[in-house]
Amino acid sequence: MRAGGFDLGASCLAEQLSRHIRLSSAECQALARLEEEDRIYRRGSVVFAENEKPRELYVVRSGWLHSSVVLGNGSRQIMRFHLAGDVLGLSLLAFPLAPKTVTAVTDAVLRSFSRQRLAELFVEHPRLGAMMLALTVADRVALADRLASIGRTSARARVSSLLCDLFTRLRSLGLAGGGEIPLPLTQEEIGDATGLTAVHVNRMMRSLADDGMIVRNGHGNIRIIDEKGLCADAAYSDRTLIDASWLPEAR
Amino acid sequence: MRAGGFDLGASCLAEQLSRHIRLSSAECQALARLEEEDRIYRRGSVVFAENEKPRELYVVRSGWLHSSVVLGNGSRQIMRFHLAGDVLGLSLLAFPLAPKTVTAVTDAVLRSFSRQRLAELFVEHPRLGAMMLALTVADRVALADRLASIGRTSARARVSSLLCDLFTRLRSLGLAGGGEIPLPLTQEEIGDATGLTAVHVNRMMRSLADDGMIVRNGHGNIRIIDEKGLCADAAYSDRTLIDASWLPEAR
DNA sequence: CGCACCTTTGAATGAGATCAAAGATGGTGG
DNA sequence: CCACCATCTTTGATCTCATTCAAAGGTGCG
Repeated sequence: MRAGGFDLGASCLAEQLSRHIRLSSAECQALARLEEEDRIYRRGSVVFAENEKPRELYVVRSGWLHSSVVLGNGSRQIMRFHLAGDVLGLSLLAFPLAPKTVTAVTDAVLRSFSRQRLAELFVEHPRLGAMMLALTVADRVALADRLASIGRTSARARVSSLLCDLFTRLRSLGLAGGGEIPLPLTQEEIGDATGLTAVHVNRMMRSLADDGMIVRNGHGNIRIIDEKGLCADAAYSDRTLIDASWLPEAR
Repeated sequence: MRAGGFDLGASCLAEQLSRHIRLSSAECQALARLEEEDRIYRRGSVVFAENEKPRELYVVRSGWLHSSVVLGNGSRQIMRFHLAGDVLGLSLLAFPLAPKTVTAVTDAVLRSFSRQRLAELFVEHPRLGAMMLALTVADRVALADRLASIGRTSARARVSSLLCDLFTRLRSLGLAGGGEIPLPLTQEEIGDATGLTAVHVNRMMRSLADDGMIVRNGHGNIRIIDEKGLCADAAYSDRTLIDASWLPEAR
């Protein structure tokens, strides 16, 4: 993949941003300099834990992760599943201690970068700083969607909503061949993300399958049959397209 | 209020940011130029509605507002209550259509500013751009806290959590004299914010009052008696302090 | 004063949780 | 290659927290 004559593969952040804006070559170079090294995390391992002091931020290169908190009563809330291109650890930009734990759901590869380099990026490439803000805003809107889903919809709609979200995001990454997506999540994880118990998630998945909305092949994949119906059921809004028309000029 | 020899009163954004960082005089001036005019909204009136095309962003000067969505089944989820200093309409930086409705809970005064001026701010004062990102991140973390509260805690803990959040924020604004705070919300609004029915909110408030955690005076005010207990009950974390140590140099 | 809206309380109902136990599945080491 | 064990899925029965429905007080505004 190329833009402005530079190899986007050199920078995952560049790859992610160029999904929304056309990067100048100076910007590509700056993004490549920003990034440091690849880190590999095994399935189940923790990238950083709640109340730890993370030292760096990350971009997901491959794999699935999630961020979660564990409450006093022992139950866990998963805030979000993270896929390729997502930025992790942004909370480090506002708080010294991580408010949540980031865990690898599957084996995953992350690219690290530092707060300080990001600060330099804001100075040298204002447009990229503004774009980081736009992406964070989009993330916040997605979180608000989840809040509405969990706060005000039925168990079935909550599961539908999560499936729609993952399906849409995977498709935009080119990972949803013909309605079939990987779903490397346990029902317990789906429950922790939707505020339900694993048992009830099971019943809702069954109900969706019985109604012909999805097909489960039992190997960590599902096929979305009735996307329209699923989205309508879940009151799902696609938030993958970002309006970058207001950004300042590229340098 | 003064910083760097310039009147902070001229800019609400400057007032808000100077709660976390020391602004240079050039930054104060830039923030003052950014802002446009005051808008007054009557109690109950809508600042912008879901799926509208808002033309500007706002900073809250005074009053309470909330942002909410209405779902297909007619129920409403309130995402957040907005107080003095909060920025509204950031979603305009990522999406052309507003994902939520912003409504004035009490009479309120807002100061407007445009996306384009904000873009200029990123170019001229990178540190302020970075600070906008930090504030947005903090906002997102607060939203994640709400998600955990609604997804994984009891009705009573959800109400406690909301009260802790409002109490802490009002106190940091100097609006919580001796544990007493204004609470200009109907129980229906509290329910829509916590994912409960108004009837059940009533019971939970009563339960909190019976246990001596709060005292209700019935005139839109409550007194927090046992802040420690309330926060512990709710697993509440204070997110008002922001770590701005990573920001680039001021100009 | 009267009306609209909000709060409060009770009783019945229901969605989802909890408890329990039987299948599936898959990874590991022999 | 197979046996074993841990983990995950599935299903049933029961329980509970919050909702729903209903109706009686309050409160404040025009």
